[in-house]
Parts: sequence; C-alpha cells; structure tokens
Amino acid sequence: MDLDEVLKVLKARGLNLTPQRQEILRALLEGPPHQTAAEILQRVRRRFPSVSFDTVYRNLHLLQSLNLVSRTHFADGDTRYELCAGPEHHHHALCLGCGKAVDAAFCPMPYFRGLPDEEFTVTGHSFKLFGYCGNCRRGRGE
Amino acid sequence: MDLDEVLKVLKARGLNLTPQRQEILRALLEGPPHQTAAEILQRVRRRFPSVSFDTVYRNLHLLQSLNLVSRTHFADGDTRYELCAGPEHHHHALCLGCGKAVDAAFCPMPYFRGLPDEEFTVTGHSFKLFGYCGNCRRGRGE
DNA sequence: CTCCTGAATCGGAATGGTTCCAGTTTAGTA
DNA sequence: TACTAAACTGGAACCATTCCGATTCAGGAG
Ligand SMILES: [Mn+2]
Ligand SMILES: [Mn+2]
Ligand SMILES: [Zn+2]
Ligand SMILES: [Zn+2]
Repeated sequence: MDLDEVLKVLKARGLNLTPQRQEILRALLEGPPHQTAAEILQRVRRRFPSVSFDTVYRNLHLLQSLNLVSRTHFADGDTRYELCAGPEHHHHALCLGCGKAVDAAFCPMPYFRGLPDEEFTVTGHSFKLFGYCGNCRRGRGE
Repeated sequence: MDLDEVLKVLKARGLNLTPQRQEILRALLEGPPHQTAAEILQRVRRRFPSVSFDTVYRNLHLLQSLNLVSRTHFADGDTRYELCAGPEHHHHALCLGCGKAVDAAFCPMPYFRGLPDEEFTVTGHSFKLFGYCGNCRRGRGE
C-alpha cells in the first residue's frame, strides 16, 4: 500500500489532490498504525498548522467510503484509523492493560453458516478479542 | 431472569435496594430488549420523575460489573443495554436499514484456536453481523 | 422505633469527540 | 488567466456520558 497507489485511486474518482489530503495519507502511511483522529491531526499540523478537525474527519470518511481506510473502536473507547488495501480486512486483539492492539489473522466468517431461522442478508461483520498482552499480564497476578 | 433473582444477587453484595435501582431493573425486564440509556430513563421516570441520567448510568455500570447487564454498540452509533443471565452471552445481527437488532445464536469462539505467534491471554470477545433484514431488503433494490 | 452513616441520588454544569456551518481558498480544467 | 465545483478553515453546535457538591435515604445497631 503506497502513496502513489492511493493517489491513483483518488484521481480515478475525480477527487482533488489537495496538499492537506495528501498529508493525511502520509500521516497514515508513515505514522504508527491505529492512530486516532487527533493523533493524525497533530501529525498533519507539523507541515500544515492550520488544518482543522473537520478536514481530517472529512477525509477519513472519504477514504473509508473508498475502502482505503478502516475504523476500529478500541477498548478504551477511542476510535482509531488505519490504511487498508481495498476490500481486504483483518481483526484485532485489544489489550485491556495498555490499550495496544495486535492484528489478528483469525476471521470467524468462514465458520458462519447463516442465521438459522431469520431472514437477514449479511453484508459485513465485526470481530474483536479482548485480553492482556504479555507485558501487561506480567504486570498483574499470574 | 426474574426480578427477585437479580435482587438476591444485589443483596448478596451488600448493595442497597433503592426504588430507583429496582425501577431500572423493571425497565430492563418489562421494556423492549436493547434499550438506550435515554429510553430506560424515560421509562423509569414514569414512576420516578426526578431520576437523573447519572443514576441510570451508575446503575447500568454496576449491573454490567456484576454480569447482569450487557452493553452493545449498535450500527447507528448509539449504545443499548439488555439484561443477561450471568456469564452467558449472545451476539447480534444489526440491520443497516432500520437499525433493529436480531439476536444471533452463532458464536465464533469455539472455532478460535489462539493467536498464532503472539503471546496474548484472551478474556473476552465481541462479534457483530451487519446487513439488512427482510423488510429493509424489500425496501431497496433486489 | 429512632439514630447513624456510608451509599445512593439529584440537578446541573462540564467534557470531549464529532459534526455542522458560513465564509474563504484552491485544484483542476479550458 | 479565468471560472467553478470541491475542499478547507475556525469556531460554534451537538449530544451522550461523566463529574460534582449538596441532599436524601436504605439498612443496620441500639
Ligand atoms: Mn490493524
Ligand atoms: Mn440481544
Ligand atoms: Zn472478518
Ligand atoms: Zn461469543
């Protein structure tokens, strides 16, 4: 997943390549994974000090609608964003001690066989694991 | 799951059985499943018009900590609560059209075999399905 | 029954992440 | 270079939830 690749998608949709928009993408590419909107804003403001929250959110929403960014609600309540390549997806294991997230390879959907007696068309799903990472487990009993 | 049963648990913990607390439980028992905090408050105020949001939230938190109430973040963003009997749990299919939730029997955890290469102790999980119920599917294409 | 005390409640203010908005700037095009 | 739709800005608005100081009350001791 590289910057030019993303820009190509945006251009294909006739979207303007503003400097702010590109800087938000750079923040997602070069910063740590799973950043909050505020963290992304802070990073973007290094180069463009006047960027507003509205701009960050507007672009994150846009990128989500293009399946270029995914949003996850973490354990501590805050919402974090990360780049994702197209329709692919992954899930997370969230540490209740330090709040960090680990990407998890497991996806439950292959095991799902449809709702037994309800008429319902499934278009998406969400799966999360909660627990304690090695560090935090040692910091507590056991 | 009946009122006296819950009250027994509370008493066992030395918690006061205030009228407001009992009325919140009645709202959960007698009202529709998956109510928001505001809906619960509205129902409780029929009998106790001066109950505050603080009281509703405080009690919902308390009941969660006792595994008597579970909280779910629904598709439209609002948070809904329901009674649950002890450590048992279930998951939900959420309609993106009307916002309604259907309880789902499927739980993915029996199929989960641990994180491949990460040291992580799993203590909980979350699973949700998104899609369209029969009604809303008809109201759209297909 | 009355008294006492920690638990619980109340009303209203504060919080914080997100969204809205009116006015201004700008990317892309001809 | 001029035009226009798209995008940006700054700050206000929103709204579910939390916080807080003052007040009331449930349950137990005497
Ligand atoms: Mn991830
Ligand atoms: Mn349910
Ligand atoms: Zn999946
Ligand atoms: Zn489960």
